[in-house]
Amino acid sequence: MIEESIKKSLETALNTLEVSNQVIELTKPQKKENGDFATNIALKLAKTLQDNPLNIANKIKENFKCDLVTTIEVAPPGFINFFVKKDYLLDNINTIIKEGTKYGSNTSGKGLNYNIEFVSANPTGILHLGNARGGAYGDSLARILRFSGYDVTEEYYVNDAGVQITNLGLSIQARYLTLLGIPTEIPENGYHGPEITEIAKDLYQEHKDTLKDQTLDYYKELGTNILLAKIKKVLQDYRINFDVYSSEKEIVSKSNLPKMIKTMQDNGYAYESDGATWLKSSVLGDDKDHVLIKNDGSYTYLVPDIAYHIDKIKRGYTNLIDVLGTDHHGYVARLKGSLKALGYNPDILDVKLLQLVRLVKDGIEIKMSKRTGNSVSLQELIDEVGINAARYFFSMRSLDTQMDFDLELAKKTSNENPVYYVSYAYARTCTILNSYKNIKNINKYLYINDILSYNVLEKLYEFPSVVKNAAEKKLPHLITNYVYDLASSFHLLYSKKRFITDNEDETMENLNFLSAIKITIKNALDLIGVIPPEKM
RNA sequence: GUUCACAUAGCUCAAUUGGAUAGAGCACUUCCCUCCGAAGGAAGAGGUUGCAAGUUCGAUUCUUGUUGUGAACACCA
Repeated sequence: MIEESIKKSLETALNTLEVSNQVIELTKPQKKENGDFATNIALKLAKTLQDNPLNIANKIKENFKCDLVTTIEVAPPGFINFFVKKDYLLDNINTIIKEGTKYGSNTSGKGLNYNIEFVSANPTGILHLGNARGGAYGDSLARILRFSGYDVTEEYYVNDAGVQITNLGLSIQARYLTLLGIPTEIPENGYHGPEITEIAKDLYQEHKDTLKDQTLDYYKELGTNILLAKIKKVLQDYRINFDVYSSEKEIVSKSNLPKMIKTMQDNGYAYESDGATWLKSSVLGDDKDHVLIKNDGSYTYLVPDIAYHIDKIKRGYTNLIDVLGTDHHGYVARLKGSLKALGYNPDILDVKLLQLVRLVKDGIEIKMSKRTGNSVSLQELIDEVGINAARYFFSMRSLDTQMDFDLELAKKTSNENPVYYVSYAYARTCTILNSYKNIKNINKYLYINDILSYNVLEKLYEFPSVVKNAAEKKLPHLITNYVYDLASSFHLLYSKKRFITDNEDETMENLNFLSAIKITIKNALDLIGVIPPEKM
């Protein structure tokens, strides 16, 4: 790695200034005239050395020796810019081809062990747009972390116990009985979605009136199973495959909840008052205390949720990530507080909050689905714009923007639509490559030496560090931005350069170059769950 | 009222987490197909980064205040 060489040489130069153990930042300047790489180390040292940054930079320059660097410049206010030989960019073509689907992967996360919990929608209905965004984020993050060497489990927490499931059972039962001519009301907090009616209809079709006297538990379990199966199916279509589905019911039955609460009391973070047991969350970073055991003896939702997080820790995960809607933000302090109350470090839990999504068509927000009258579902979105566009669009924005999902844009087949733009770049590489059967390996690249090619090569070279950065910052949209830039630099090159020439050797070099571009685009898109077509 | 987010070009969003002249796409004004896919490319114009202080060599980024927007504030989950 060329960066390593420069950094090492810098360290040597710094030793002569009698400073050591400095963290050296080597960045790629935005402007070409500021070199291929640059460091701000002189600016950082100004204070400790009590000297003018420019003086320091010049001293470093004098003592700097590295064969790969052709020119070294000092620029005000104290940057040191390095211009290097371009060989490393050309050599990288063969590295990319050799590594193939692994190009861009790195080992920065080795030994780190993450559990990412996301979507986790109650099995009382179908997935909506918020789940779609959270799902895209969670899954892309998992892919990026894995590509960076982390050990990752993708997990879905199924709330298959509690009041909401009872209401689901009652709702299905009511719809079914009504079909039998026994008018039955859906409970106050019941579910009215068309999918509930559908389940009842199917029951009637298959069993006629023979289920009339079934218990509520029957409907609860039946509804949970059917809806969970539907959710799993959509998620699979959406290219999310969870490693683990955790059941609330199971967690509750295998956890010792009274003991857990006792521990909190022993630690001084829980107390009894008004016949209820409270979590002293006000001293744990929350704005007020919250009830754990109601005065009728039953648990609030918080207790199984805490038990679930403890369960994850006990399963050996050292880092927990929860992806939640911003409407759950109040929950974060309670959950972290309860981890502390049980003697765990709350920092092992990192909660990612995602802002709401607005669906927009022709500049106007769509609030309701025309078909169902309810909020638009993930399935409908996929049907409308396709899986690639859905995954790409959600991965385009950082989580903290209240994003607009532009339906018309996602469907457009022009450069206005980033999914098409990137896919088109990929298809262009395929078209040329597919017309050649035998592409020879190149040892030394001799013909590629124009600025536009170097721009593309630099983007290709950047990819592994982009992946690493996206993993560390947990920001999948950095990948999306990257692949767009790469596509853009390639489109520009494509419009100026002919890849197939009269010179056989030159053509072979270009074809290897194209392979490298193709591989990199594909690998990047894979990280956000997009599969580009070879032909469009 | 309290808490948590967010505020960047007319619109939708970036900005290597404190770096050099804040960047893309759309829309607007021009231009480029005899040629591997024009589903593409080039040029122009567009900004007091909501506002005001502070921290320092340097702030869109960090602190505080302020305005606006969204969300949450049950012995519901």
